[in-house]
Amino acid sequence: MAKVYPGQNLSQEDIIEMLARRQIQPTQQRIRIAEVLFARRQHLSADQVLALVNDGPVHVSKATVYNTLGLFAEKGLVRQVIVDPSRVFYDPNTEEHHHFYNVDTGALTDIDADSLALAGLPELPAGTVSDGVDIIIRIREQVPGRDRAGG
Amino acid sequence: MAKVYPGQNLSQEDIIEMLARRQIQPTQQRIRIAEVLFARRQHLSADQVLALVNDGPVHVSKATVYNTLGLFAEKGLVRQVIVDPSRVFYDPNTEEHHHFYNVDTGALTDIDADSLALAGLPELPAGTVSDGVDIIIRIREQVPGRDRAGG
DNA sequence: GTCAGTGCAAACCCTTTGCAGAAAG
DNA sequence: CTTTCTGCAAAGGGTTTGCACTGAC
Repeated sequence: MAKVYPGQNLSQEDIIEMLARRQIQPTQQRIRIAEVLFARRQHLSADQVLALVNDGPVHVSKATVYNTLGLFAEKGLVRQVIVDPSRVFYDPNTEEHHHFYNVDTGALTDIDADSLALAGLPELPAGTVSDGVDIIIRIREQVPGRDRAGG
Repeated sequence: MAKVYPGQNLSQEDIIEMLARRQIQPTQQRIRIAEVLFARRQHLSADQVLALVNDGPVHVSKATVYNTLGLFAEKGLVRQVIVDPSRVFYDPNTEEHHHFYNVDTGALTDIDADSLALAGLPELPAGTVSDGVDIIIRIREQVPGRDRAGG
């Protein structure tokens, strides 16, 4: 059986199968939201998903977008990326990787796990287990003159 | 009479000097907020700062707490820690270090920079400069049985 | 006296919730 | 037909803002 990986050109059937594999009932709205996320392989906020989804023929309400993104995250279909206090991004790439976050533009970019390794994990606090490691490299636009002293 | 908090060791004069060094006018409220932050050396949310500050003799309004924390962050006196979409934490430790974030309890703990280094930074996107690296190790409570399959 | 800082409450924005109607199986 | 999902709008919670008063120098 051909396994379906996020990022491929996905048919509607692929998406239904992807949802089914995660025990998610494939409604029209959920299929549409998954399409938007996996077709673009981008980091999208709920608001952006809402806009993109309603660019198409299927109408989806704000509540359903939030509920669905939460469900997808819970089921491990997407990953929440928390870099900005004002909104959550949803990342269709669930493989291990990290992020650049441009604080000026809000752009979020993947960093391949291979090009950024940790020099050993510290001992976890007693009675806890790891739930994932997030590495965020905050970047800003290089403005001529802003690097120099003064201001 | 001012309450004495556990771990408090900075005199009011120390704090005034610390503020002056960052070009921050030392008002009563700012001194009080700095006291709360630096006496405990904990990660506190704005809401927690508000509660702790008003536990003492100086009254500080919510707006002033938010304004002051924002000012402190801007002036480099504290650092914002973004690990939870619902609130920002303020970290009085501005030395290079990283964090454990307990997703079950909300507890935020420092990781010494020495015990967790990156094996080389990847190339930054063109036209950008680094603005800092955040490493967050998400942890959860080790619940007997939850580690094994069949949850 | 002047200017910056503070306080109050309302505004804001993202997100969640309650419940009736609609869709899925 | 029963259960689950969706949509609407209002509620919720952290954060910001406008403006008059207060405090710092």
